[in-house]
Amino acid sequence: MATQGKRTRIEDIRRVELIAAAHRVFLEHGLQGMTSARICREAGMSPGILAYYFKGKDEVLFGMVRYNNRLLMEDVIARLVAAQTNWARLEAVVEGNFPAQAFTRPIASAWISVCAEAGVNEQYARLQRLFHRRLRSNLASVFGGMFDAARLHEASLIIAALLDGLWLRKAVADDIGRDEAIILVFTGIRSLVSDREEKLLRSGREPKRAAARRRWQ
Amino acid sequence: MATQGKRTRIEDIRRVELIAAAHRVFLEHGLQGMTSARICREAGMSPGILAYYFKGKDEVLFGMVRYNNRLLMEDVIARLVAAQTNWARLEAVVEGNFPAQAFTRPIASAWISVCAEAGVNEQYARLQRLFHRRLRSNLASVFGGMFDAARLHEASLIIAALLDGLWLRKAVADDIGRDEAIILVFTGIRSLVSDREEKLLRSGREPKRAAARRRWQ
DNA sequence: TAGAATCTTGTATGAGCGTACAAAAATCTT
DNA sequence: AAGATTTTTGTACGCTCATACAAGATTCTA
Repeated sequence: MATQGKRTRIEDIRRVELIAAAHRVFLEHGLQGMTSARICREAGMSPGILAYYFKGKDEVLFGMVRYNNRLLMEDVIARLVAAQTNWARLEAVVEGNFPAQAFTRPIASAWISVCAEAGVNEQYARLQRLFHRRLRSNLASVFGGMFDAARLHEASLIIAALLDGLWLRKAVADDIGRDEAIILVFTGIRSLVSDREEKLLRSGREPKRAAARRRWQ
Repeated sequence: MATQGKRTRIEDIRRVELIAAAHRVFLEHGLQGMTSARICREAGMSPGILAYYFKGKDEVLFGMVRYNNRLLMEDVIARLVAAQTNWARLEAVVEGNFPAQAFTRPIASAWISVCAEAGVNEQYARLQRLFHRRLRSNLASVFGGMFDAARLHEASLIIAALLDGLWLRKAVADDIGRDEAIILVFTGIRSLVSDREEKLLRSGREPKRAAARRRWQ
């Protein structure tokens, strides 16, 4: 009881190491290939160590997904903070959904396997819904002053579907590069907004809402 | 050798029965839950029967995916044949991608799990690419006379991504119905084509290409 | 109907996996 | 430094599943 401080530190270190290792294994081998033994080997530890620091594999899994989402989000937040116009914020959100070195087939495939699991496991589904809500909130902060609720809803769903669909395509066919994907999304977005609206978004004269930045960090 | 005729018939019957059973199990339990034992039980046969009629589980799996794709395609083809205008053909293609009773969470989830597998297994990837090429070909037959190659490519990718993304969304969040999904796709499509082009598509005065119908049945 | 070919059953085998655990090693406490 | 506590290791158990196979049931043939 008195040694709680030290104990917690080591425990947290190991947990983070193992989750990071799990993340690397996940990106390389997918959800299927993410076996306990492989995670421990990747972390340079003994096979039984997982059971000591985690209640079960699920805990590692959820930790890993949270870890992954946090990495993605940090990137988006950094870009959002730097953005001056709503259009720049839009670019931040879209490009943040295609991390520079991460738009590869194995990673796309891994990500899709999480979505497949979410269809069955309600815990995963919650994490994914959280992710969707963030995207939606970010888009709302860009389009908020311009679209009414219905059109915002519609546009958010379409853009989100476009992003997800391109990741899925990457996993299945791998016939598309990161830059091309981003261009396609913006082709879609530009066709959804009028020229006048696009001009307004680029002007930077909209009230800058800090909501997207504040809420999720 | 002399009894080849009879033997082949029974064998084909059982194979079809088993593949249909596999399909039902797949739709209900996903790729993970599609176990040999469950397939046989669903078909009302003994657990060992799979090994008699198939080399391995993979053969059943590929057969099942082909079976599923054929079902989907037949629906699209029937609608394509009945269509009189290019716009009607477009509706056939889009609505064919959201079969009436099939846009449900478990089915979406099952379909996504196949895509996840395709990211790892090259055989699945081929089947999915075939599927994408069909969609692309169908869209080409609609937009062919109107778009140049580059714009056709772009539009096909965007529409395909939109379709896939909505299925993925269905699997993960299940916050969208079939009619809503179709409306969203058409909102996307209408924003991609000009009013003048939409009018042209609806007019039915384009040359009707039989290619899409002929090639895939 | 007897025998042969085909089909079906039920079970056994072995691999891969998550998890539990006893023992060993390392670290901390006094 | 000796003992207590925490951390790590390696292994073993139990489970699920695909696959193989021997034995039984059915259908065909002559």
